[in-house]
Amino acid sequence: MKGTGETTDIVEKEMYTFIDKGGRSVTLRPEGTPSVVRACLENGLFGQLPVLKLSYIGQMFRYDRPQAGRYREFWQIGVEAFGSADPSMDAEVIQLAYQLVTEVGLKGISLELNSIGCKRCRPRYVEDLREFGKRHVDELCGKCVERIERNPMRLLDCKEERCRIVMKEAPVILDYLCDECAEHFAKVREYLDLLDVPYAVNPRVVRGLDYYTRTVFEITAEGLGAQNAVVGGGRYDDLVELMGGKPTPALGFAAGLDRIVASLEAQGFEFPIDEGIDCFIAVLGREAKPVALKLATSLRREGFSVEMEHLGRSLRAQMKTADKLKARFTAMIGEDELKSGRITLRDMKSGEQRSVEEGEIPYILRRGGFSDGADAPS
RNA sequence: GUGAGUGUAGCUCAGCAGGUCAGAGCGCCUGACUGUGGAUCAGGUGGUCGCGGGUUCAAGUCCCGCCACUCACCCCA
Repeated sequence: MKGTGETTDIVEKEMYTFIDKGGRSVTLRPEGTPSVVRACLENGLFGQLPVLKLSYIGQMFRYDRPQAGRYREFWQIGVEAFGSADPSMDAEVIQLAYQLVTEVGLKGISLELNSIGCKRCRPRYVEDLREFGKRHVDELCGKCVERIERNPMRLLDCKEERCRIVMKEAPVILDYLCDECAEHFAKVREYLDLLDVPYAVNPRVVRGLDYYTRTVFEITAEGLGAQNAVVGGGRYDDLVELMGGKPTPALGFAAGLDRIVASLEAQGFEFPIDEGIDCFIAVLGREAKPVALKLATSLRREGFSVEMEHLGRSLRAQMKTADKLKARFTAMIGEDELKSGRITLRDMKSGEQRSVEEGEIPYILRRGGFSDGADAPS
């Protein structure tokens, strides 16, 4: 938790912690970045390439109260880029995040951008913010009064109406950036314009994690009410060093997979529907069972999705099941077939039915219908 | 962490002021249609009414506790 920050909500109230069978206190990771940094440190990945870019996908856990678009176990797609402090890398990473959410089909997207300075210029700002908070103590909510001492930056994203009104007059971080940070931020914006990535500068975006420096951003999508953040990220130039590595500038983002899906659903996105199976094998009588089982297996080995009857029900019932499974074809094996050595295959869409050699079936399935036999082996 | 709501058949839910209230629709099974689906009709299967206490002659139905889930706040993915 060293990386995430002591006064963040994640650490203060969302840690998924429990005692395991060995009596150890275990905490499930609430986010990915520190783990990635640790893994890179432990395995010596830094230094293998001048710029190291990584991506991952995995579950994260936060002990929140679940609700629409927020789960205690959720999936994140993470992207991290190490090794360059150049604004071009910021632009590259932000553009990737933007492309991800747009390509997936999300609507009502907005990208909010800010810079929260570095360890040289931020302290001055935090101090002024603290002073500002002290002057308005009696106008702020209880939470914010605590924040004045513990973490003044958090005053900025309080959702309480009265706090928001007060904070409108608060000093803005962008006015405090040192020359280097200001220059960096200007370049990031310039590059984003170059790449046609639309964004809005929002000095209120400070992010919930302590390790960020300079660039921070958040992407929201409409549909889930207050749970509208689908991507969050930023630069963290001091984290690697903080965790025991050589000073390494870096930035990254995390995209909430479940939340993106939930947002898409809320937006009425049509997900590709279940296409059904290739073939259902109807079985009539005990003698037919082994033949059906072999056929099912050989078709599966060819890559087809196949189901067969295991309950010994009437053909009628089996056909109903085939229909329900949206089987493209139904193969029937009963007394007649066992006698003739052929198999009755029914095209469930057209209703056409033919007696075929077992060897022909894969060709017919692949073709999606009966042909006139021109290219089937005879 | 704060507040609100819900938990009755596989699923979606109805059960009005405590006494045939254990139901409906869908699904599933069987048959009408002896080896043939998507429609219709008939019959049937199916529930410790979240768990544990309490009140009462009698409790899904009232009270208390617990658990789970949902929603909102906070915050975030």
